[in-house]
Amino acid sequence: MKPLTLDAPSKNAALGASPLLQGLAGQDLDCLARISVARRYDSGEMLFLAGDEAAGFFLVLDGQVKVSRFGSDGREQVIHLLGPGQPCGEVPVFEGGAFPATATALGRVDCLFLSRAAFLELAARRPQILLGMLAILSRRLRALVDLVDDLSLKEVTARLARHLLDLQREAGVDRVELETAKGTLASRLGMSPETLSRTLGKLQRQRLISVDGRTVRILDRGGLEGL
Amino acid sequence: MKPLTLDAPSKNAALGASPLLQGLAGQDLDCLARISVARRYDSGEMLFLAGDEAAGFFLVLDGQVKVSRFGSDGREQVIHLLGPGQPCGEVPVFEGGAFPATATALGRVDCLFLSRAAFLELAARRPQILLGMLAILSRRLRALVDLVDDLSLKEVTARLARHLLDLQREAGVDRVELETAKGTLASRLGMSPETLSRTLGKLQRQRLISVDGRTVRILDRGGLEGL
DNA sequence: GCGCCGGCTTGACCTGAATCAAGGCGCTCG
DNA sequence: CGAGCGCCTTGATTCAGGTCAAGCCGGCGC
Repeated sequence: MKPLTLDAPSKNAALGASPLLQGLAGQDLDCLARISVARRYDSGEMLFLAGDEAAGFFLVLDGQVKVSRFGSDGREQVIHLLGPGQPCGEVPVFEGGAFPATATALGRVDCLFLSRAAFLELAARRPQILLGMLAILSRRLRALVDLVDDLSLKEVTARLARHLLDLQREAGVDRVELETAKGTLASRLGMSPETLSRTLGKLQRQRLISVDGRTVRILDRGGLEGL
Repeated sequence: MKPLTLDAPSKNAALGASPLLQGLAGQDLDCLARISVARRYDSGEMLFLAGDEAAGFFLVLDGQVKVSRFGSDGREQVIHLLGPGQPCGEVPVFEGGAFPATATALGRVDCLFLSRAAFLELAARRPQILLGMLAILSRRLRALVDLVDDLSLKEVTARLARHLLDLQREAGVDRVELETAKGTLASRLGMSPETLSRTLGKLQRQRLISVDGRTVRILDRGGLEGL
């Protein structure tokens, strides 16, 4: 981790771009910009470990952060993938205690650190950001319910199909790009890399998709939905 | 579902007992009591189904509510078990859209229904309840991360052991009572009833616990922690 | 009392996915 | 250019836990 110096305008712009802080007045952003600290992490560096005491939370400005848990045997389950504008490690701000999971930089990541106290102080003056935070936590809750559903009630083929359809819905086109390395995707879907590889192969043989590196083309959307 | 008539004082007391609304002034509780609707559900009745459009959320006053998802084959995964004072179905209040899961009454349940608009109107006047809500969502997020961790990274024996230790920590004594039927517990832990039965038997044979109906006695806490 | 029903247990079997092991392909770096 | 290293694929094997199928037990209505 390196401290990172951002000039006030760019910090301000970065803050304003977050859905969390949208609708905040310029002077509030200025205030936030003053009390936040910019940091840069290199690929693979950890922002925090599950169990660390939390003094505040992070706001991702640039890059991608992986939030995951590790089993006693080293196996990993990815919980969230966070991009620019997303808060990271916010749970202990409202509930106290430690971070529930570990956050790792995937590639270079720039972010802001906001102390718990500073954020709560701002929230007391501008309660609407609490609504923004509630919306974000709600979305995460929904995503986690889907993940639990996947892990417990669906077989791997269905999980993968759903994920591909999700990506396609976001992208809008039939040619989608996997947002991470296949190994990471496997861990996000709760399967081994070998199984992911085999399952992609199977779907390809069934003419439902075609795979080229990290690019996947959806050939038969209906067929995928049938799983 | 039956409409339920509560006199103002008891409704008021019920509201005040929720951690969500703690610290609210008497007049705010009065206001809430006026805008909320009390309802009673019989065992097995559903408060809402996953996918239903949400006009508001529920506050459990008495009894226990099971929040779960069902797989296409009918298998069930319990997401939360909610007792008195807990809000239920609150996610769509902040994010819009439908309920993410299905809520079922386990035994007779009394609750209040609060419309989205009424709650948000109150929140605008008393932002501290947003902090209360954030704390509750944070706790649920933490619980869900633990559930994902269990399902993906732990084997069934470890899940069961952890659950028993959780119960014991809450109860404080070595003799703990399962809060639901064993079938429901199995579904909560993401395993089949048969497997739960076998695993309880195994732990018993290892002299780590002893089971009598719904009562479990922890014999070797260290041994359980080792899993 | 007797039969029935729902919830639990037990046993036999099956299968989906993990694991282990061995390459292959495409990098970057010396 | 070739060595070495990540990352991915492919094949063989294993195993945890699900499914299916019987019984068992306790409560409850008749």
